[in-house]
Amino acid sequence: MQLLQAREAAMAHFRPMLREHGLTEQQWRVLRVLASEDQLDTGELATRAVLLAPSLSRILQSLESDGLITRSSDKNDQRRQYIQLSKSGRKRFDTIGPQSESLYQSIESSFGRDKLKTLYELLAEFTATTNTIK
Amino acid sequence: MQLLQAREAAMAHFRPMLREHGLTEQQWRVLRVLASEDQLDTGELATRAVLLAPSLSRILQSLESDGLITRSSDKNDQRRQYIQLSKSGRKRFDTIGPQSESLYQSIESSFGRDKLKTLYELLAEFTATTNTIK
DNA sequence: TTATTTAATTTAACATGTTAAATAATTTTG
DNA sequence: CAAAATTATTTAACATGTTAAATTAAATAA
Repeated sequence: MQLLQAREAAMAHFRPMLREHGLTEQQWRVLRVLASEDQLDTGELATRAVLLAPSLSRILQSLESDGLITRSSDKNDQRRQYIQLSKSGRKRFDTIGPQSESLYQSIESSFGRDKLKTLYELLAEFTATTNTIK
Repeated sequence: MQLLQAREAAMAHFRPMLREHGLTEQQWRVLRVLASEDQLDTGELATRAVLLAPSLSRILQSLESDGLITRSSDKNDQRRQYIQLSKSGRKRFDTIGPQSESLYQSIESSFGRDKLKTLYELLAEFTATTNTIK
């Protein structure tokens, strides 16, 4: 599957850097989503970080024990909980963010900004179409 | 990552069918590659099925214990081994193959043959470019 | 030739992916 | 309102992803 190879090619650039900071790619996705939202229930967080609930559950446990996130429960619905970045989590994000951006830029400039944009649009359309089949 | 979502959207259609046949998507990738080659050493097999050596090693163990593949060692290099589909493995492939094709066709016809072709080309180019950075 | 280095696979350890089942809280029904 | 159905999250079990280390065989150097 071309999708798999493309993703692997991209992530190969990011994983070593994340590893230096003690994060997996999935943990990083979670921090990145939280950094742009302040408050998110786990359902939304799972959707945006493209993670299944069981995976997210485990990841939140590890992020919490590392002190990168905090939880607070919804007063109207005790089942729901909200997740937010801790100060330490924010600091970690601020450190890694620029390095991640830099790697992204190097890919973008090699492949071409326009082509990358086209690729993104096609992928988004593919996902939307495929998700509505059957 | 758009790549992740696109892949997830696609695989969601295949996984249930594969599951009915008792295979994971990775095991299916291995069978598919073997079906088109007859003889492959594990290095080549890993590359073509987009799997890391440790994953492939475990997958081959399970496929072997299910009787779907057989192994034979290289006479010139005792480290190398060749993998091939067993009769049972061929039969399994012949059963699943058409169903997989059918699902693929439904995606292709929904998304559009031409656009899908364009997407593949862009992905291949993206992978090639990204793999040669740094 | 033997010690060293390189190469192919596997094992180990831990994180995540996937599905099913369990928990717990909320909403809907009768 | 109480039982049943639904929803959010976690736990369980097993397969795979990822990195490092261990094994074993082959190639190379001294």
